[in-house]
Amino acid sequence: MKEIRTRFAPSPTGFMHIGGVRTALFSYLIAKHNNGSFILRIEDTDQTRYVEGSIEVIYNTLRDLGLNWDEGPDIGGKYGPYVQSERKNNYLKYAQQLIDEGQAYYCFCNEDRLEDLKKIANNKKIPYKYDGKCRELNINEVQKRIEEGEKYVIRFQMPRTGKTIFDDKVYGKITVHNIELEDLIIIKSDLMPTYNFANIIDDHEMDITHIVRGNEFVSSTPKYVLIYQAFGWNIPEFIHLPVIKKEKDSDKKLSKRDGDATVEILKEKGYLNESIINMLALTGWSPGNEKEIFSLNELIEVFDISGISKGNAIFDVDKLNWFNNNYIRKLSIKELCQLTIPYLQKSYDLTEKSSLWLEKLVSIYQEQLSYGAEIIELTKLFFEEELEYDKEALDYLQTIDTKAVISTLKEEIIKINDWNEENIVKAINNIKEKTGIKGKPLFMPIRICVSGKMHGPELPMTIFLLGKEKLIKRL
RNA sequence: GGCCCGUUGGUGAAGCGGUUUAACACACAUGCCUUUCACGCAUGCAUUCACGAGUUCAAAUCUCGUACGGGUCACCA
Repeated sequence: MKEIRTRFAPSPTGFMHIGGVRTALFSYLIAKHNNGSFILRIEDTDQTRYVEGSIEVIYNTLRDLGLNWDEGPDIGGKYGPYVQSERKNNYLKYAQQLIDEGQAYYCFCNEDRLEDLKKIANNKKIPYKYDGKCRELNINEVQKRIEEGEKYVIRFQMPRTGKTIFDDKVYGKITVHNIELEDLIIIKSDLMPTYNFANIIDDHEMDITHIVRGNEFVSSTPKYVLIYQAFGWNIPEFIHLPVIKKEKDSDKKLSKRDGDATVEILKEKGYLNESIINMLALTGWSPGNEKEIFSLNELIEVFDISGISKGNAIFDVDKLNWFNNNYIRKLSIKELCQLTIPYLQKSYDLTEKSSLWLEKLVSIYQEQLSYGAEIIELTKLFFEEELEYDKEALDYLQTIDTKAVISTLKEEIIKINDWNEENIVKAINNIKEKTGIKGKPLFMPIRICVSGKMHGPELPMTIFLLGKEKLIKRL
């Protein structure tokens, strides 16, 4: 059987949107599930949109997530080069072939004329389509105008009758009437190929067997098919993925920048690679059973195209948090520290804190932590001089008499010489004996004094971590 | 507007003509556990699959229409 080859073909125009990464993931999964190859190709035919450094972003993002490519610009491969601008001459050759065969033609219509056509179409309220004026030009005239240095593009000649059908692996049979299709430009006036054309050529030359991409390409796929046919090439399988939409609720947006979720933002917030992969795999795809936690390797094993859904999906941050919490809980102390301590460093002065102290601090929150940056808010009470008291805590204090507990606590705390958790527990027990108060009325005043809140991690540990001096101050 | 596609609870979704009174997970609610929170556990949460009609003994599942949503109609990718 023929080797399955898929590709991820991003443009270096900025950051990696969540949807793009999901496309890469699925593409990777389809290849790997079938023991095939996953190829990375950079599509930079539009030089005006190139963003400095974005190729590195692509590399880093993919590598971080474990989506390693078998062939690509940096590691090469037998189908290279893997950057489209370096394949420029290739495309011209193929375009020339189509012209020779009468399946493509030079077009000299300038932008003004095209503008006019669009305006007219607009006024008549009919869809704009290039009228094919330059189809009729004879060879001599074309020759002459090229020699005179007139600018031109090369257009593919679409059939004007019949229909084109292709079988999408997700959406099924899709039929389009050829008359709807425009004579699309395959070579631009700067002699660079258009995205569509370069795509087709490269996919063919690189032996790509399965084209995985967002469903915004469904409408243009018939044009692809026609070009494949014009060359007499095998038509690859098409797998169009449903789009991941933005969060509707503005509060839940992943980014302040207009809700565009990028992997960078997720990483900045301290989401683990495993969770991002796991989450992405499950938006727009289902294994068909109840399993939800998947490692990349497990995904490779079970991934199947038939599990891809047709409807668009919304990226649910709550669910991501759940996944992430799941993975955070499996972290070793060391890994947990690596994840969280950088956030503390950024927000607080850690110079006097020992690493053991930090380790303990962070580990009391391991069970509930949803993402790395959350640690900042969670541990606030250990760093701030002025405690903020929650309203519910204040209200609670009104309902009981706290004087005895607090004053005894102070006495007991001062008495402790060897500051450790054990002695703190003893101190609390002493308060219980001396005042005769127990349960909630005992612990709550202490907790509120210590943290300003009614909820929090285990009390003795909290007190221990807070430190004797700071505690006495608070009392 | 033309063309293409989609629509199962707040979210991701299972379901592919008949033991489905529509899985499961997130979120939410309540209870248990806990000094509290979190974790964990238990329970609840769509009498119904956008709506209408048709096919059928039988439809969330097939067909058609309507509504809503998305995509596309560039010398952008």
